[in-house]
Amino acid sequence: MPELPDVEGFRRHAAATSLHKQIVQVRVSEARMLEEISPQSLGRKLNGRQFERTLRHGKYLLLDTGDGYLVLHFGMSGSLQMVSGSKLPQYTRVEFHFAGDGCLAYLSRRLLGHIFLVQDRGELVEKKQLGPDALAVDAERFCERFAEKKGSLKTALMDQSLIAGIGNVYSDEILFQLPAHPRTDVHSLDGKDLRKLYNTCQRVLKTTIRHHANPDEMPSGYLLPRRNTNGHCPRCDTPLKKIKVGGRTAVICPRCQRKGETSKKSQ
DNA sequence: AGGTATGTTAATTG
DNA sequence: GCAATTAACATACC
Repeated sequence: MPELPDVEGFRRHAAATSLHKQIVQVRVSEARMLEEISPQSLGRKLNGRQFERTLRHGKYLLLDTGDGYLVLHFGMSGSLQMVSGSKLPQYTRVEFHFAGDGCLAYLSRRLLGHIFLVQDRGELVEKKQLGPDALAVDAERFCERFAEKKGSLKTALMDQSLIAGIGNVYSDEILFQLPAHPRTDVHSLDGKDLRKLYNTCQRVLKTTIRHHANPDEMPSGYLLPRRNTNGHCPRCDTPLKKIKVGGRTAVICPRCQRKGETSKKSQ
């Protein structure tokens, strides 16, 4: 489930397991995962080097190679796993083997992610047209950017060029916590609403990261664990409802998130 | 068996 | 010309 909190988990995993080890082999079993680089060139680039630190921008993970960054994107079904020994997890597509033992495995069930190289973060931001990272952005810039945006609030939250990192699942959680209807017109929000939106984004992202982006570990007031189960609202027990917003499925509590109401109503 | 799935992007439509 | 919608990508699951 690779949105910002998931990718942050991958980043921490990589930082804890894969730094300062000499890369001795890169195995690419699915060249389709590589963007604008061949398996051979990637191997030449990385062999003998080591990952020196990790960064994250939105849903992208960057591994510093000492000369530019390896960038990983996880699509809808990707993940990252340090493995030792020879048994690789299912859907392993690219392996970064380290001297001694161990390899960092990039998995992707549906092959929708990408791996590529950039010289710096700015190049990534430019290449993929990304807004500021949703966790790193400050309140002022966040509100400025949303104030110029039109359309539905859910679509805006998921717009990577506005703010990078939030996708379908976490936008639902943020809207539920606000609470606001996903089709709320961004234009209808005043400065106070935007400030509250910012605070809610920060709180939801930080909280879900703390709980390892794992729905089973999340606080009882969260929508996310009930999102797939035809569950009931954790606040009022009304059955949750699916609606289409901007082509994506949004899950809402039809009672707590009524259209036309903004967050100011409920305290 | 058809519809849907956590994402991005190119193509199409308005 | 731009923003909004749709299709495509590829695979698994209900």
